[in-house]
Amino acid sequence: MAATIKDVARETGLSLATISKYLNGGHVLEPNRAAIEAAVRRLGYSVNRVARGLKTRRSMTVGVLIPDLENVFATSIVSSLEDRLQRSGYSTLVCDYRQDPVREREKLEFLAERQVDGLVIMPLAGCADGIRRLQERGVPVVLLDRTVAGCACDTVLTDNRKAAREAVDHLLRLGHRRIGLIGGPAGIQTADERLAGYLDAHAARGIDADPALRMAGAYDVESGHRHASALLAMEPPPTALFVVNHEMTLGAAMALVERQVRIPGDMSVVGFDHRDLARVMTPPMSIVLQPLQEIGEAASELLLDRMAGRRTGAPVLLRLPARRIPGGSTGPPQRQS
Amino acid sequence: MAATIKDVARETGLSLATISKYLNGGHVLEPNRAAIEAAVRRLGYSVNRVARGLKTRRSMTVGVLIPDLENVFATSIVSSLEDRLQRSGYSTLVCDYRQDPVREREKLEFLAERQVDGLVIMPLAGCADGIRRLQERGVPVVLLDRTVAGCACDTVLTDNRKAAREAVDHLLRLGHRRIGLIGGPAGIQTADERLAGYLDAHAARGIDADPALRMAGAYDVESGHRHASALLAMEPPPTALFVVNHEMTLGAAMALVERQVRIPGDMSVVGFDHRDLARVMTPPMSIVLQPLQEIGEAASELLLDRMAGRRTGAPVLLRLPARRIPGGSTGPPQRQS
DNA sequence: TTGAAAGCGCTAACAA
DNA sequence: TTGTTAGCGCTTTCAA
Repeated sequence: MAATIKDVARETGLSLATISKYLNGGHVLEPNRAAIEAAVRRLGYSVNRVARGLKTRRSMTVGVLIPDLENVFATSIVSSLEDRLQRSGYSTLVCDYRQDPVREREKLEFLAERQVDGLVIMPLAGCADGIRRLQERGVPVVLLDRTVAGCACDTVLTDNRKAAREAVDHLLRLGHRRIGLIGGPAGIQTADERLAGYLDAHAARGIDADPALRMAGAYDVESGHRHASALLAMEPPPTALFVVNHEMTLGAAMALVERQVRIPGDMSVVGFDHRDLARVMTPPMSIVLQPLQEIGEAASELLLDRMAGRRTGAPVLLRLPARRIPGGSTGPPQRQS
Repeated sequence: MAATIKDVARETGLSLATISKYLNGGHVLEPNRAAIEAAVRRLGYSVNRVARGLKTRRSMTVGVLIPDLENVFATSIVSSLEDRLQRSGYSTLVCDYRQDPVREREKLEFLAERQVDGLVIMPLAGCADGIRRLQERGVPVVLLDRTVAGCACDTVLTDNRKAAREAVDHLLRLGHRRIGLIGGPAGIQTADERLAGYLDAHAARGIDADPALRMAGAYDVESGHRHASALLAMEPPPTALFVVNHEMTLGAAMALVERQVRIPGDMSVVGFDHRDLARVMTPPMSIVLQPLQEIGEAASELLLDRMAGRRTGAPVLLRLPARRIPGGSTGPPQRQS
């Protein structure tokens, strides 16, 4: 159906090799150039990358595997990845695995069969084997957001512990002493690190953190809402809240709204990732923003370097700093101070 | 580097054809089966889909092109698409074009070069040529969310006009007579349709819609916030609000929160798409939900039918009904009734 | 600068 | 059931 390089050869009377060479930036005599251009246009020829990839053994494609296409955190990074990779001529093959380890393995296999030249993955678990198989084939792999036990890969993530420590320290500095934590599921690396940061901040100031104020959420809107409600119902309630991901921050914000809690008048809140909330609430809620764009860029650079053979040797681990947009935080309400 | 079917042939002493046949579900003698399995395992062989695609002239890949990877509306549909397509053995090649017509064209060309067997696109504009070129090659195309002038493709979208009409009629039935509209940009099909539905509802009841209550937003959080604020500041303010997309609904909700407007006590609100807000506010805000999953499924079915040649003939246009989750809407505040 | 020819990994007649 | 062979569209020596 579609025109091939053969058709162009026939139309122009030139050989396959000449057409191919010209198409790949080689030089041909001016009249030939014109003839090729004309034939390409007339035939509506466009290169078949599948065939090219078979021959060159490079697909010029990078596989990108994320937990969920509906996860803005993930897709924002993908967006930045794609941007950078495209500038170097690579395309991205984006897959999600719906938080499902079985699917994760399947997709990994699929990407391998598609002959990706590199892989960027935000891993769940149990994909160590699949990753190693790719690496054995010489396909460089970059991990995002989390590490994988038993996998020696370049890794790019947010310095979660430091981000959490600074966020909580900010609240402590304002005078808060009862800071509710809406954390993530125990055992999940990002959640553990953010919890550690919360504890670090308290420890650094010699303040006892009341364990009753620490909630382990499920990283979804509902648990943010539920745990915030529970914290608000405590007697006495905390004077501040630290919420550690995008979805739970929205949930918590809504719980506060329902109860007509004024931020930061009645309660200071530091959320996570939800830039929209920061933009929209007045005074703005303080939000820790992970460096999504930078993560994508760093991962791309690492991968491009590895694919080009410019970088060899031991895997690197990049912990990028988060930043916090200030919000209108104040100290605890008068009755507390 | 990676093992090929040749290696398996050598290891087993069988021919390429036998291996290939077995790998594609053919029958071989039991001892041969065992030998192949063993060799595959030992070599870590996995099929090279690039090569297979070249031979079969089918990539078993569907291109998916959306305006933005960070657009939850789009990625939710993609998620459902992928789910369905995968069950039929197809993989999806997801691209976004960042709301950029140039990029849109480039990605379309890219997908064509990748030999996709079908395309699902949420189009922006000016892609009619690219789409036609694919169709000429025999690649079926399904449009999402919007139609494209000059393109005869199957199309799946929400019945926006009806959804808007019903949402607004609901408010009118409750007794509201001044209903603020936070609409989308004029000229954008979905925005125009939703505006038309708003007007329909008024017309059907013979009620004059005050043009001052109609705002044209930019489909982003900020404009939802700004226009909601402006409407609230009017004298007299509307008693109800209809907001027509995901981002603006969040913006409007936040504006209401800031001003301590109680929903639906002081103001009834019907939003759009933002399921999270519905789940999280109490009483829940009424939200029009587009049938994301159904859109994805319908688009997949159409595409699969076309790709399999099971469906031929004129393109179909599917307008799927939205549904509205109720919220706690009431009539206008007492002073108004 | 151009062309002939081989071959990337795989599948699909066709023959045995 | 198995094997032989040709060739998908392209790139890339190597020779002309």
